[in-house]
Amino acid sequence: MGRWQPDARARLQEAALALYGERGYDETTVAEIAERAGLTKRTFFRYFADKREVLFWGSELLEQQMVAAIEAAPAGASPLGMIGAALDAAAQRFEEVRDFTGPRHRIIASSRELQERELIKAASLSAAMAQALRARGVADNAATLTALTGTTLMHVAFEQWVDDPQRRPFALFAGDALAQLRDIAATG
Amino acid sequence: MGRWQPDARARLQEAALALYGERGYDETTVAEIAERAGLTKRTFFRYFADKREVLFWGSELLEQQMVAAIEAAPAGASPLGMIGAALDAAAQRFEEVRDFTGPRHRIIASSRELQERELIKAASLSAAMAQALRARGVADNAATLTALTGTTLMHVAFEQWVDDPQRRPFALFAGDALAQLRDIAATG
DNA sequence: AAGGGTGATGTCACCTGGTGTCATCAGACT
DNA sequence: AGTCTGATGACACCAGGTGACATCACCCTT
Repeated sequence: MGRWQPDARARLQEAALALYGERGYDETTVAEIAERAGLTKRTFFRYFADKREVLFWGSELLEQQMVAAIEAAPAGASPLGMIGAALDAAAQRFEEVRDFTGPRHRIIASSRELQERELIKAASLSAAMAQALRARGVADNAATLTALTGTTLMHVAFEQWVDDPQRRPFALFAGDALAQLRDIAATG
Repeated sequence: MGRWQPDARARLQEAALALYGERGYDETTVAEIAERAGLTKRTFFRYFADKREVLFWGSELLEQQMVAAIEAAPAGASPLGMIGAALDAAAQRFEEVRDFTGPRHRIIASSRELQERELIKAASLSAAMAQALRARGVADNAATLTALTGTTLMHVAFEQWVDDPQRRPFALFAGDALAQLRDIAATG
């Protein structure tokens, strides 16, 4: 056994999730999180850029998987078809982490600071998907618009999925959202 | 003349815009803004909730005008038609403040904190428009999805409008974005 | 076995954003 | 003249965040 307990990062994440849940985000101090993890405030900031980021570690993975799905979409797929592929990838990831997602989502919903951070993560995802769409030959503006629309679809589907007492699959809600978007765009 | 210079809020806004532009957001201190306005740090925080908010004063006005446009849309208008009306209202407001918009937008683009704040303002706008759509009889989910889509359209159009050397009207870009969205939704 | 890296952590000092509390004082009102 | 009021200043304080340096178990080399 080494000098230090292993998995400092994971311990900090667990401590933060627990404390944010028990006492609220604003009422929790970084020093308290660190103490619960057996570390110091300084070490917390070596692993996470700020007090918010501890809840968003791993969000790059979702982004990478959705981008990869766009890159791997069949030739000749429409822009919205490629977004559909990205949403399928998101569905898979969400189902994997389903049990962590609910509590985490409630914590984020309780704090404006955390909502801001989540929104900029979504913006980053949109930008990455837009880039991937351009690489697949989608025109500049259309890529931006399609990627933003894809993020909107994901958001709407996520909100329904995370609160669904029947725990139906994410893909179901994503499909509904896409169909509804088509309906809205056509009926106008 | 009173004991204090009038328009403390406006002076703080001007000082902040100038300093954020000259030296950058991160390198500017609230104490410096206050000093430039002839006030103290404590007074700054009486007018603005935080260092970011000073750039977003008045954003409720845009929200109110877009909501009012939805409320005033002709009976029988489609959801996307009501969003079109809201975008027309936004166009009017944007043209009014065009000269302030460019510098302000560049400052926001230079700071992650400020981008986060702008994103949550957009989210607030989406929520308000969704509520207005529901009040006009649009179904719950469709209202959310339509409002988010409207915000996306506004964002895309805004980015093109603010950087347009020919200074063409916002409504032009908004119309293009809407047409492009219809195309994307249909082709897929 | 001795000795010198190495890397994760601790310690400490410091800055800044943000807030609570109380004092101050010009002008309005009585 | 006396009092009230509202905007501001002064001051102390907390928490997030950072830079600089010390510490020390482990590993590697000789």
